[in-house]
Amino acid sequence: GAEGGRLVTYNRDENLALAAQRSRLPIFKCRDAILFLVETRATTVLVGQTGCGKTTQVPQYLAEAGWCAGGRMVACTQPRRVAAQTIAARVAEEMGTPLGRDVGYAVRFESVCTPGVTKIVFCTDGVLLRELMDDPLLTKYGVVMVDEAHERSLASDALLGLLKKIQRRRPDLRVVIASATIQAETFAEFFDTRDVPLKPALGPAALAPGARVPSREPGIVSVEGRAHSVAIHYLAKPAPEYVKAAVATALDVHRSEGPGDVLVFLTGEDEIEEACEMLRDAWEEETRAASGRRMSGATNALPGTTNERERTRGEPSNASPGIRSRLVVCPLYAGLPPAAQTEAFAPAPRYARKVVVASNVAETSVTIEGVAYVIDCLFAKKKSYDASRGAESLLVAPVSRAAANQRAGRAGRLRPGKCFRLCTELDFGRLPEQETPEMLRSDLASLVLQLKHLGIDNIVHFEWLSPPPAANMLKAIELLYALGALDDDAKLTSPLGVRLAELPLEPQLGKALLVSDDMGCVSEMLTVAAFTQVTSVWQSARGRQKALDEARDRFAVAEGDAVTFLNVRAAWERAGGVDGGGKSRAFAEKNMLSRRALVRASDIREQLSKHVSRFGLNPSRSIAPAKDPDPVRRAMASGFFANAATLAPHGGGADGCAFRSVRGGGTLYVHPGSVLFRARPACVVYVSAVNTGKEYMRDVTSVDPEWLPELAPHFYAKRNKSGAEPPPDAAFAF
DNA sequence: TAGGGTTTT
Repeated sequence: GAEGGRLVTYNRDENLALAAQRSRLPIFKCRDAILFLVETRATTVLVGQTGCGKTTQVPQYLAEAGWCAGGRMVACTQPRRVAAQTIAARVAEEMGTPLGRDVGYAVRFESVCTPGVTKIVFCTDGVLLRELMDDPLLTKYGVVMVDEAHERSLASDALLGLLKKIQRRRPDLRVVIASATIQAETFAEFFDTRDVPLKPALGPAALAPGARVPSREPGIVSVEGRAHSVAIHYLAKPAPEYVKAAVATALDVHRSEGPGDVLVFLTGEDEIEEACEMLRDAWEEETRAASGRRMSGATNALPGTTNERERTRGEPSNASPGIRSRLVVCPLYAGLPPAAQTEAFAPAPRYARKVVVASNVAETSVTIEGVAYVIDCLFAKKKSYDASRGAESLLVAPVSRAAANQRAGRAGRLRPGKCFRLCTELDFGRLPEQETPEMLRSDLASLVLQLKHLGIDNIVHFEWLSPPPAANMLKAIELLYALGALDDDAKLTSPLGVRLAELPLEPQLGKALLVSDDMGCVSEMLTVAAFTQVTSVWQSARGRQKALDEARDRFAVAEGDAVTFLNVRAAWERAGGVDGGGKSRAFAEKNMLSRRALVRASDIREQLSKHVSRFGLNPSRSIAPAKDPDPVRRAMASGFFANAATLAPHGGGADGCAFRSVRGGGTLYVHPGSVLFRARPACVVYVSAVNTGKEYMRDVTSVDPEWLPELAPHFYAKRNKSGAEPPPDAAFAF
């Protein structure tokens, strides 16, 4: 039929079962309270514990109560695309309709909705933020529910600020914010606009005659969850080496605790793989030693950590398991090849216990069934942003108590569980209560551009949930001015600024793509832009550095990573590309390339291609980079002129190939993953700099230093005479 | 000489 040929059979019993399940969810008792608040208040804050059913039920309640009248929809935003897709599928099933008809979803590259028919749409917060550019008052929606708002992602914080603005023009719009307890007051206070006058309603957003103006004092509903209790255990004294402590604790759990899988939180690939090896080796040795002792009649005296640990709650008496069960050890992190990830999700074989050693992916992004024990090192790699250097850092830091509680909750999904925190209870109390919102530790250039596009010229007076540091804001505006996206009055330029705002790319990369029209290499820059958007097209180097270096050298050119990407894509396309089946799969494997990354890069390239076509550029316009790589290099320099570095005098010294940042004078190094790692180009531009111990430049292109003042005269010519010259004062009059 | 936590448009 119209819905992709899927035949839907009405199954009365099945629907009865679903209806019964729905009414048994904890949130069902709050149905009327929620609907009353949404009816009478502009904003409702919903505090819903894990498993209460808020995400699947509330949109249905709203649709049932008539919030989709007049062809409007209920939107429910999610921070992650998989969540939007799977929740939509679940709700469609509950409503007995095919996915994409009454219930749909919208994520990047994929919208499964039927315009005019779909009532409930689950989308990523990023998609809804983008949608504002076409429909600044979100007129398609009667209610917007922002789910997981406590995570404080950049997109959801921005969305909440904008929704507050929209509410002043749309008294008919309702906002529901679903959040964890500790953040509820923050949201309720932010949306309390009792003293703020409404603005005149615009066009179709006007309130229907006779409709009631809602109170602008937010309502709060709290719904108990269905998670099981998790007993928390702390160390009696600090453990300085948390990887070792985590391994010892996991073995201890395996030796002495009842059934249930173990989830260990560590910070990154290296730690995770190291811990997995230690676990496998230790358990193998212990099993061997135990069988030896049994032969000689020795007691079961194994090195343990039990005595070092303070038991904070009544401990069930676990008879030591008589059978030494098998231990299945699985690493889990986002960069792991998909096949290996599947193992971590597969149930453990009978009589075996599974230990999943995971990064932060397991905190919110994925759920592993069967976990009853969590071991938490209480650290994570965290991103921060230093505006003065225009660089990001990715360093290990302690997590917040809120994050630790989220991690602990992973042990209580099926039955009461236990969480072992690898710190003392006193030290735990000293951790920050919550994570720093992403808004406060991000490069804001792209967001400022989007806000300008929405007509928000006075960025400083924008009502931020957490106002970002002034230095970060200034840096973003300075960059946008230098790129020509903002004029002397800090207004968005047209067409350049408008186009940069519409492109789903960082503005520097967007600029490089747009100027490629002048250089005649649009097709090439589409490829380069797409390739820089994926984590890495190369497979993880771990344990196979030599093979990876050799593979990369087959494509590498002296001009750097951008031109190398063109070689990779050309070869991948010759092998069949996305639709190449086994041939392109074999190509990727042979050349240590990640098929997943290549496919995603192709999707991004296609999307960017549509955007530039709309701007009137010819996406097929191409040069022959093998004959002349300079147009691509010049395009990169036109976008990334602010990210330039020159080889330091004696740059090839003991600490590697040092470069001096043209902007701040700081020392930079070429990332070992770059094809220019061993090269010594006099001058380079880079797409990003990340400090992971040293400051590394990623996606590096060698450029002629003469090009920089030529391609960015306003940025360079003045700067050379008088050092760091800021843009005219007018640019700061935002 | 030596390395990428996690999302998303």
